[in-house]
This record gives sequence, structure tokens and C-alpha cells, in this order.
Amino acid sequence: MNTRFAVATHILTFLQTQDGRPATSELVASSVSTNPTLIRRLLSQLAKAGLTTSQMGTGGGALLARPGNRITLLDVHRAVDEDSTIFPLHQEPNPQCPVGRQINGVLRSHLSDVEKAMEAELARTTIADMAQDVSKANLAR
Amino acid sequence: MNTRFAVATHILTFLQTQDGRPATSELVASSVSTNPTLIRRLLSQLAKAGLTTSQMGTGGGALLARPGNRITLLDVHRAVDEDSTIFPLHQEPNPQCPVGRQINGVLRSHLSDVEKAMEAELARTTIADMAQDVSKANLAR
DNA sequence: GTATATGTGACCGTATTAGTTACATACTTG
DNA sequence: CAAGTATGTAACTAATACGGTCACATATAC
Repeated sequence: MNTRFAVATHILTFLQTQDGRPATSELVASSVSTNPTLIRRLLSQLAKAGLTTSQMGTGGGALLARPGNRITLLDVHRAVDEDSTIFPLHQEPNPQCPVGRQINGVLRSHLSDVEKAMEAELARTTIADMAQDVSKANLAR
Repeated sequence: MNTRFAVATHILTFLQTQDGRPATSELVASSVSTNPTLIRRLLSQLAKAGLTTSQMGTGGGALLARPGNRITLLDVHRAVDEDSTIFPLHQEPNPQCPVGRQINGVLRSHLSDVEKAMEAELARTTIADMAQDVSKANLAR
């Protein structure tokens, strides 16, 4: 797996704390400790998923497309990990073998339940929750 | 993620259907459609986790170390995906930034819940279940 | 002793990943 | 309109991970 989910969540949480002020990719990149281009690429994906909007030009930058309490970690996962399955199947087991012939179908059905459980849990946390947790953690020290 | 979990589950399900007869890595490899070495490496990991045993020499091969109804997909996951997290964090966000400073701790705590949900679901399916599902699927056609 | 089978180190080609450079496009401000 | 600023994206790179393969030492059965 890659760290795109973690970075994307970081970005959105950051935008939430900006409270309506557009954040440039450079500003966000400095919080994440990475390259502005990488941030822009992720922001582009998040925008396509309808989670953020961006304004070009002076004073521009990225904004949450809707309130943080209506963006869940599941939304982030779907936006950013679109076509990467958690537990990929292996391809083309031996169709001559009774096990090889059926294993992927059986496995897929069980893994689909696993994914559902995971998604339900992801959906329980919003970007607003994240921002609040971060702010609490900052007060605690 | 990689396909080790899928292949390992395939191996164990295959062993379950062998019903006590040792299976050589070559036999298993032919069911999975891959290389015996790859199977042996996975079997080695499964053996270390206490899920299988192996016998060298003529008539040897791999066996389940305990009944298939006492081996869950969670056991398999733990045995083969040991040190690969589903959602890795990104390293060293900016400690000068209020968000960067806390994001990984907050994220880790939520992701830990996600992982727990996933593991609970994985634990609900045993290798015996898998073998039975496979055999049912074979009858159905 | 011979045949068989595991266990593991070493290696290879490919794909993925994070990171970077470069630049066309779009918007704001004066 | 001109200058400055910021996004969006293509192209490239180095590092890593992955599946697959070969080779061979080790252990077991007959």
C-alpha cells in the first residue's frame, strides 16, 4: 500500500483548520514535508471526487468543497485508493484443480465482507473529527 | 498490497481438501499456477506461524498443523502480512506545524480501529469454511 | 546410497512509489 | 493589457517491492 491516503487525510485536515482561507500547494506541502507537485496531484484527485475545489492565481489555493463534518475517511479512501484493492487475488489459479477453480470466487466473497467492515469503520470518522482531535492533542501538551 | 494472503489462503484450503495426505510444494504450485519455490517460501512462513508442518523426503510435503476449523483468515493474514500495514502513515510531517505535529498520532488511533474491524471480520472465516465453500461451488455447476 | 522433498540464498525483470523538473494554463491585481 | 501568482499535468528519476526463477545445502524414506 502507499501513503496517499495518509497524505490526503493530512491535506484535508489542514484545509479544515484553515477555516475558509485558500491554502496554496506550497503551504500544504510544508506541513506535510513534501513537494508541492505531489500535493497538487493529490488535490487534483480530491477535486475530481468532489471533496475540494481550487482557485488559480494570486490569493488562490485549495478549499474544502463542503463542510469537514460531511467528509469522511471513507470518502478520502475512495477518492485516493480508487483502484487498489486491500487484498488482491492471485490471477489464474489452475482451472483443472477443484480448489484452483473456485478459490478466487469464494475468497472474493469473504474479502468483500472484510472490505465492507473496513469501510463502515472508515465512514465513522470525519475530517472535522480529525481537526478536532489534532487540536485537542495540541492542547494536551 | 501483495497477493501473498490470497496465495496462502489457497495453499491452506488446498491442504484442507487433502485430508491428512502431505502435499508437495510442486502439487500445491500446480493448483496455484505458480512456482514451487514460491509455495515453499510461503509454507515456511505459515510453518513459523504454527499453521502448517512439513516433512522432508519421499512421501513428504505439507500438512495443516491443526484442524482447518481452528485456522482463521486472520491467522493467515497475521502469518504472511506480518509487517505490512494496510494504510501506512507518511513519515516526518512538519513538527513546526500544528497539524503536521499531531496528524500521525491521530490518524494512527483511528486506523487502529479500522484494522480491528477488519481483523474481526477476517476471524469469522476458517479454512474449513473455505474448503466447504469451494466444494459447494463445485457441486453447483 | 539413491531418490525425493524441503528450506533458503541469490538473482532478475517489471511495476509501483515518492519525489522532482518543467511548462502550459488560468486567474488576480494594478 | 501586463506582470505576477498559482494550479494542473506530462515527463523523468531513484528506490523499493513484487512475483518469479535457479541453485544448492539439508533432511528424510526406502
